[in-house]
Amino acid sequence: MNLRELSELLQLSQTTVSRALNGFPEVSEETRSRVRAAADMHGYRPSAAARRLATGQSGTLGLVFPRERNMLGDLIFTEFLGCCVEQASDLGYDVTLAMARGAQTEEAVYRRAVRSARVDGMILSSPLLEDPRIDLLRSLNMPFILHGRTRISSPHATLDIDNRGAFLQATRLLLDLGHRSIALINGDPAFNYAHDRELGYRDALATMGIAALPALISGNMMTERHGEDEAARMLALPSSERPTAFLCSSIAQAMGVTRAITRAGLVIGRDISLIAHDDRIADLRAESFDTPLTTTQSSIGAAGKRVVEMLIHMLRHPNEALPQEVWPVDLVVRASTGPAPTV
Amino acid sequence: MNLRELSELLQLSQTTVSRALNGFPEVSEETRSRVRAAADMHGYRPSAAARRLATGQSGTLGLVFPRERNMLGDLIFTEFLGCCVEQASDLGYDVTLAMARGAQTEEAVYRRAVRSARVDGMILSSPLLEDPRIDLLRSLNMPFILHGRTRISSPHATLDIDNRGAFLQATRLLLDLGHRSIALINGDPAFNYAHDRELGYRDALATMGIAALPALISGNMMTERHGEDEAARMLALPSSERPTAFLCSSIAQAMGVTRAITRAGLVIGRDISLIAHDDRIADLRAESFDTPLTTTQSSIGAAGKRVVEMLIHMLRHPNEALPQEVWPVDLVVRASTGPAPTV
DNA sequence: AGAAGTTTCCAAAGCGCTTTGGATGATTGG
DNA sequence: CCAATCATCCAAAGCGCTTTGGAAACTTCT
Repeated sequence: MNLRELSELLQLSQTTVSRALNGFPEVSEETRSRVRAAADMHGYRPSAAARRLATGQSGTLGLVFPRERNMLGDLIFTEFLGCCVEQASDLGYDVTLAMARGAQTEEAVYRRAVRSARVDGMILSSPLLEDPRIDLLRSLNMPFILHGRTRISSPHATLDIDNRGAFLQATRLLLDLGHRSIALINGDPAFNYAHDRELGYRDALATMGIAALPALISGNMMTERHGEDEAARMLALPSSERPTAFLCSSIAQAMGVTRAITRAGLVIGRDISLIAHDDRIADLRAESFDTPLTTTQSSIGAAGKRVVEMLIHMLRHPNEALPQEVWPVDLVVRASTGPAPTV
Repeated sequence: MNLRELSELLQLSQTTVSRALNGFPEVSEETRSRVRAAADMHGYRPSAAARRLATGQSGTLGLVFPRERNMLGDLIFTEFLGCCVEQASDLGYDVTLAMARGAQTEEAVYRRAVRSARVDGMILSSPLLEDPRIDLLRSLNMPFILHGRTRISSPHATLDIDNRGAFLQATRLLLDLGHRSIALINGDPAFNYAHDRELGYRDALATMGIAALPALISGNMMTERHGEDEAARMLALPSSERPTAFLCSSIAQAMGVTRAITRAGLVIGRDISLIAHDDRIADLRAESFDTPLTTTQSSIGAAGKRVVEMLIHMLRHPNEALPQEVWPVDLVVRASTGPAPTV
């Protein structure tokens, strides 16, 4: 059942049927509902291919799969991706994946995606401090939105959370509780988000005149393993340097840190305080830890959805200014933070 | 630069140019190379939308994102997905993702994907024992290929590895080494692959007249955590039931099991033997364990690529019989297996 | 040399939608 | 009552490719 057949059936022109279905104003409500009913009745689905050809829009968003980029963090990426796909589908868009791997440079992948012109816009995630992709896509004239920020000043659409503010707040909470030796278990500092978090952490320490000790800062993969190993190492430091509190960049890391702390015979919330950033991933709940975790929380899924919304809005309103959003991050205090133990 | 412009430039018809570029035989080699050169020169890229409309093929494969399905196993899924995308792209296809989540039943997602007709074929992964998706897609007339098998007899294309044979072999190796108490740390037995592996394990035990003890069989998520916890539990059993060997369904689980064994003060390859199934994921190498792991190995990435090849072949040759492949699995003996300790 | 193939190329008809530029009545204002 | 304005609707022209059904030129065969 195609448009022509449907319009013949209704004794209307294709124009009118098309407009009725697409919500144009120049068709009477009566006709519109008649058309809608018939379309439903006969299970009419407009051909995506035909529409694409006619409009020049592909109805597809592209996303480059960052396999080399943050391999083991990808539970978080997966959540982000899933929500992007979900939202895109709700708005009538498809999401296609591209892959950067091996011999192919990431740049080549982007170039190819653009040239084949099968996507209307692209979603970038996990930006590096000076991410080359954004100038690349700008020069290729491909609309895109970045999840995260970079140090690059050329204008581009972004959605990011206030990582710096979040870790500033979290660190300050620990300082207010009397902690003076605070460890940071971070993600790879090549990524902008990790860099921002470290800045927030340092900001807070600086206001108290406390030096940030390299031995208490770790930036690596966002895995439980890494959290556990680093925490164990730090807890083995001489007591003068040993941290009384940990700040983690992910719940996975916090799980590892929790184990290290417990194994050291210490009690979370009493001997050692712990705050983690919580991306709100379904099966990794900060509140269901044995000692519920104090967190800086921000749903990465919500960000995925919003990023798609913003990108589609950009595609539909190409002349508006490029949107930029920064979300504040909530600090949720639970049982894993307490006053610093007195010596 | 479109086909018409290019053909005018070459003083040829669109027909000829199109055929030259698409490798049809009814165009002379001389003309063909002239056309190719001009196309390259002017950076001509055929419009995907136009081609789709003209051919009725979308040039796109669909893959449903199994978020609820095997959440934490998804390092493996990610590898599979990545290789599918890579191969599809090499063959000129796109891969679009759909999502099943929350209110939407998985069935609704498949129905919608089919109705919107934006994909030529679909890739299914991680099948359950009696997976309803395959009869669904058959009834909807959507070509698809299944990575894995099911107990369902209706004909469909599949690529699977010989999970049963692999675990039969692995278990037999342990038996030959004198082990009599062998633990199985498996994936969720709702999945067919896990079920098959357990069958292989039981087959081997049965040939030696050994009963499979429920306490030594665990089926759950494919995480390091699960591996560690289960191994620790089993190692704490009274010595009459305590396993002298472990069989794991993934390298991640084996990492956890390794930790539990080491923590128990035991030495892998001497006190306890360990075999894991290795999906050959880049950053998770069985050979770089402290004690290199004996494995049943089969690259899941290679399977992803092959699945895409097979599906595309099916699309191009719709009348051929549905392909079914079962790959044998290699047993690679390394240092983690040794003779059972004498009491 | 004429008939019968072969090669090589082409004109034109779609594929199913969107969108431009009217046309047709119905309604309103002076 | 006629002109001007609206509200509806339509015919037809693309969008850029593939593919059908020939036509023309060139070989080969007898």
